[in-house]
Amino acid sequence: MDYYYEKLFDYVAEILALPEQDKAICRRLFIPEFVPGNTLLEEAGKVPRYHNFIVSGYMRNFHLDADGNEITNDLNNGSRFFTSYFHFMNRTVSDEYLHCITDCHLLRISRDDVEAGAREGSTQEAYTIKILNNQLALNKQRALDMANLTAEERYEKFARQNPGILMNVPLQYIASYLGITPRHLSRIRKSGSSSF
Amino acid sequence: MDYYYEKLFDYVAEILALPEQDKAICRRLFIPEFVPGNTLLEEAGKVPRYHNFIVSGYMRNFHLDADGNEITNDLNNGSRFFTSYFHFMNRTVSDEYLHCITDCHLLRISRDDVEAGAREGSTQEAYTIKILNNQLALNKQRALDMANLTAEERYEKFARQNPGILMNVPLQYIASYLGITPRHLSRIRKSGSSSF
DNA sequence: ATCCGAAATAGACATTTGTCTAAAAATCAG
DNA sequence: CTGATTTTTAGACAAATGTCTATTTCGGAT
Repeated sequence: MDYYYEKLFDYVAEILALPEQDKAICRRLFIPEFVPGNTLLEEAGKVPRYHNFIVSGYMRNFHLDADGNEITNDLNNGSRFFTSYFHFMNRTVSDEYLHCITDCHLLRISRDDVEAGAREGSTQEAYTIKILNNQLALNKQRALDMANLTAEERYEKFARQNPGILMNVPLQYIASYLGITPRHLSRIRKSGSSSF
Repeated sequence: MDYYYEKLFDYVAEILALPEQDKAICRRLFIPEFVPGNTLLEEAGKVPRYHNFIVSGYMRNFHLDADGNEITNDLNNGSRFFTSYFHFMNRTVSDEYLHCITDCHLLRISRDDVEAGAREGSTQEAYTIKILNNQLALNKQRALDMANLTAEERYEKFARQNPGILMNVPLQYIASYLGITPRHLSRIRKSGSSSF
């Protein structure tokens, strides 16, 4: 089970040096959990209960559009946090679903324990600012790619940067994430130069 | 000149209650500046020097693509902060230009003074987290709109939410922001139901 | 008021992407 | 292993959007 926390600390270390004191807090407040594939972790219409760190596995964040179609908002590639963050932080009702596509090993922390950790530890605010900054930069790039790349260019870039997702997640979810139909993604893959 | 700071405090008040002490710090560290229309405030290839609050006027953030075309990343509608934030915070070289399209009244603060303000004041970290959270939510929505709305739907939504921009900013910048060609925007406007 | 350059519109055509439908391939429960 | 279900591919056609070129409109400087 130590493996879970090592993954978390490796991830955090990329952003911030975490003092041993704060590591102890994390070990106490983050709960390890195994979730089998094809499980809904959080649902639209409810306040998100947990902040999730993915130790291993593939998850999807989606919402339903006006016609009831599932729209993929986010997919993870490897270890990282995966949470309906805005509504989790504000304790407001979410419109998003969190879906474990494959078996997942997670570390989970409740909203109350996030606050407890903030009071006890010394690094949480600084960490939050840095990770939000990084997420914002990534999201701006995604919006720019959506605006300025063709569907084929978006797919090639996605495949290059996320080979793991390509091999573990149904293509229909990837198509939705890229803003295209499965029909068109199939066309792209047929003609494409990608080797996957 | 007090008008400048009232605008800033009104804006901040939407997010956080600013104690009088911190207002005094802002009055000392934010410098009022008038910038005439069609001025480049920051340039690609340099470290952004200032964090800008737009009291009035319209600004554009753009970068150059591989072919040297200007790609509009952001446009403001009314008062808000407008900065190449990621590189400003990290003191790294930016790839973005900040362009005052119209005459602008700004409040500007240097990177060093941001840090001075953080040391002296009590609310800056909390404010930063909240505004980053809001920006992230807005940016996610932009990426989703790019992925899931047609060009016409994006324009109608933009026109509805930003009538001020429509009347003060050249359409070619708006087209770029929406990820379409000026030719196509013209088509949309001709047939559209929008009254602008 | 006039001229000039930039901005906006627009026609004709090409390319990209979506829709609808069906078949083939892969996955999964029993 | 087998049948059922889901996922992926694909043909035919329609709709959306881009490209290239020209013309018109508009705003600022003289």
